Amino acid sequence: MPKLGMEPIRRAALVKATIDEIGAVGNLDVTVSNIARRAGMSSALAHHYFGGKDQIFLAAMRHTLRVYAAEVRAALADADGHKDRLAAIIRAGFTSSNFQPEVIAAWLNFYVLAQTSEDAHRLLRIYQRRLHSNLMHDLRPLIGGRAAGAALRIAGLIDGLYLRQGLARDPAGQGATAQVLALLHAELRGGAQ
Amino acid sequence: MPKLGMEPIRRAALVKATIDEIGAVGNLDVTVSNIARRAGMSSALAHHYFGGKDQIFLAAMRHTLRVYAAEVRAALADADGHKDRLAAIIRAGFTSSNFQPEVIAAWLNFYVLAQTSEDAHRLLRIYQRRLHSNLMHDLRPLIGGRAAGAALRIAGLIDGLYLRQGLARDPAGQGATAQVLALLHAELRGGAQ
DNA sequence: TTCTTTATTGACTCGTCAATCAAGAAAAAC
DNA sequence: GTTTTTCTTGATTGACGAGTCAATAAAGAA
Repeated sequence: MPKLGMEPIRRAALVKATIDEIGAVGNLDVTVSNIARRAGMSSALAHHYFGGKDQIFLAAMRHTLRVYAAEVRAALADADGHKDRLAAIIRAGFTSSNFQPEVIAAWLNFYVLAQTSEDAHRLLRIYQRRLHSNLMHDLRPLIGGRAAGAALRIAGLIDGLYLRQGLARDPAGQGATAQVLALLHAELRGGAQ
Repeated sequence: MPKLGMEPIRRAALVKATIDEIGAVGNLDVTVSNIARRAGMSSALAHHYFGGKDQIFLAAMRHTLRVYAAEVRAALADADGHKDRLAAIIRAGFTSSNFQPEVIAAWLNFYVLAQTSEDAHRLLRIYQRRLHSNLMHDLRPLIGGRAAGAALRIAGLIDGLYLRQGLARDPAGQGATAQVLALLHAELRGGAQ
């Protein structure tokens, strides 16, 4: 009983199923059949709507980035003043939703994919540039010329500590946030020149 | 004409071929046949000496870590004083040899592997602990109680900036080293508390 | 010399998976 | 009511890959 307008529903279901499946398997060795089964349809339909495996992966990556961007936006909406906004950006990277196993798996595998897929690399650059520009926007008024270096270090520390915490067997633990916030305060105090 | 004592030679050739092949392909979707061909032997021989694909990967990971550890040791041998030694540890992580495409690919894929393979996870922990303990050894005499946090931040920044620089299309660029050194100086000056 | 150990491979098995296709079924258009 | 469009799948194809095995060959031991 084919309802019309199924395309967006099917695509969304496939994207979610892809991320879940990558999270369950841990790498990109996931089959279109398993993704499709998880999304409640045949593998032929997945091919019909996405054309191929690569495009399914890219759609999943776009979705992951979109979710993260939305979280940052929401956190910024509740923040007041440059310093508060910077702290909000940092905290948004370490919320528990970012540490769901399937989200961690998605990020790690997208890093791998970015080595060989131009599209994946482009998407990752968008994330990096957005983070950098968000940081700069509030760092510049506070520390002027030292903002550029500080933004590089803060962004790098966010990525590095996310990587470490994501790979730790311990599911919880918000020590990473505190470390990045400590760096932020040092930068604001003029620590690194 | 089978010479005796081929095992260590074959194993070393396979490990090197594995890293090269992962670098060429960009991910762990490499076939035992291709690795073996690159190493100049049949795939059956690779299975004979390693037992299976997983063990070949682990051997490659061990080798990558061993090379890195040797570089750090060599850099430390030429360094004098706590401050100099800390700088040497940081620089060792960003030498050009660490940015060979096959080395970058190895690291990224080992991160992915560490999610699901207990052995890979264990090896990664060894790397992390060694780095942390190296940093602590020279930080503690300099800044005492603040060493623990500083070591976390420096190690995190090394990982994060390596990730970023490794994924950048630009092959050269040693800006990352400077950023970590800047953080080091800030920590020594008592910037982050 | 005969036996055992080490080295080596081609051929084969068994499984998996991406992608295609023809065909069916329901809604909408005409 | 017929045609067209959208949705859907089972079955199939074609390819590839991990791991096994029997067989060959040389070196050393007995």
